[in-house]
Amino acid sequence: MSTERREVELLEKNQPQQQRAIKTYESILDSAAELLVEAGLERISTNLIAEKAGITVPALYRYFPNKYSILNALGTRLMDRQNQAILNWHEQNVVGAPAGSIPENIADALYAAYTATCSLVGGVQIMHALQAIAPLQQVRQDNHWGVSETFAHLWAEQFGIEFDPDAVQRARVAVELGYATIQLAIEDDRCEPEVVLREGAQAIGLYLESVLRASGFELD
Amino acid sequence: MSTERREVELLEKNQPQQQRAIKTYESILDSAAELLVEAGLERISTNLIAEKAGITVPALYRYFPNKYSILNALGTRLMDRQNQAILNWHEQNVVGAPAGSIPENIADALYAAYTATCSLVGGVQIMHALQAIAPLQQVRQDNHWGVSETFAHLWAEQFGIEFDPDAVQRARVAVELGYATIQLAIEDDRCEPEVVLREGAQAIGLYLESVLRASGFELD
DNA sequence: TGTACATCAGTGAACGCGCGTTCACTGATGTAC
DNA sequence: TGTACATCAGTGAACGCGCGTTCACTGATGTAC
Repeated sequence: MSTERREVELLEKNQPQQQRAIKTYESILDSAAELLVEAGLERISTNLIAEKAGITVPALYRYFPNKYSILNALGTRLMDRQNQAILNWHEQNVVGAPAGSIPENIADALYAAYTATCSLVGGVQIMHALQAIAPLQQVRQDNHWGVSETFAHLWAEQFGIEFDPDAVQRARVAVELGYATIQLAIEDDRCEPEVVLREGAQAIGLYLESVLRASGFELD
Repeated sequence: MSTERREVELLEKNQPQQQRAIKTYESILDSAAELLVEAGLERISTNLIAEKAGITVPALYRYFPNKYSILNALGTRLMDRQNQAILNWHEQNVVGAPAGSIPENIADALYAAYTATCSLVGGVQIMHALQAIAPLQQVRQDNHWGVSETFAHLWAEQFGIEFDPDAVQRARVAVELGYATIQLAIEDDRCEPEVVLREGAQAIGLYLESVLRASGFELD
């Protein structure tokens, strides 16, 4: 019984160069995403992915060393889009000057990230994989810490307060609550997504307001 | 390629009756929990569990029809303890009359559920399994809706306001944020658990206060 | 523009392994008389 | 209290299957002259 956690290679191998190779590569990712929806995380395999992509297994191994590497690629792609959605939101928000209350603005941010997640096949399943599969957890954490740090900086800038390293910790909590809200909105059929996003944003927004006040900022 | 989602039986088969059988049964659950920590969700199997429990595989099949049934038993055990911890918290809170602010009280509740989760081997891994493994998602959702409904009732009672069905939806969001906070506190090494729990409770507490105010309740 | 060659892309076939599952069976425990 | 019997608990051996992975190979694309 060898249960020791061996290292899993997540890096991709050969980069596709020719046109048809790029097509194959994309097809692998797309098929994997579809299988996450159809078969679930617990039944996905390199064999199934290759079959669905219409290629043989060794072709898949040309680009990915194992299935975790594929999930890693999907996860990175998803998180990049989510981050981009949030950065877009922030840009519009700063340029156009915050129109509504903080909770209302946070609701916009959540909605943007929610939409980005829904627009990718298997979005929520990929989020689950990032959380539950040991070799991917680090990737998710690194990404979310990155988001938190960026957010803390933008926040300090926007409100003209000095940057506090502890603010990153608080941003980390806020970010995690944001993702939890998005997940709930997507996967619980008994919930109205809009309601969940609004209420979650309310909690996060009120929290951020209280953090602002604690750092001496005056809110109207 | 058959990727259709077949139904998975989660019910247990024979209940252990004799002393030694109960020991075997418990040993299966304990070994499964340890393997979730050692090998991870992606590598656990009935073979490994039986080996670790010191029994043969058919002995395991006497009590569980498959590995999801085992994970289901672990998940139910965990959620029961978490719920019990929260009910204990509420009882003390009502009897002794809310001492601190609402966020402070919520922090106590989160801490109680956090402690309950940590006290079970593989607690956080079980939470991941409940979220990520398709056949278990329903179980988790049912449980959390149950918690939300109970919470909404207790809440109405405590503050003497009439029970609003919509309050269950809001409680659902608050509950989900609570679990997300607990997970973050347990699994992110770069966080101080106490800090995370306090900040998460702050967000949830402020949110619940705003809900109270919206329903016409006066807060001091 | 054609041909020779290098590199890129994908195939067919095979492997050893651990998985889930079931069978007929032995051994242990409890109980009726 | 002893024995016969019913039920409970666990074993040994075997199965078919899909998994991950690798090999030597063929075919496709791009490029140098």
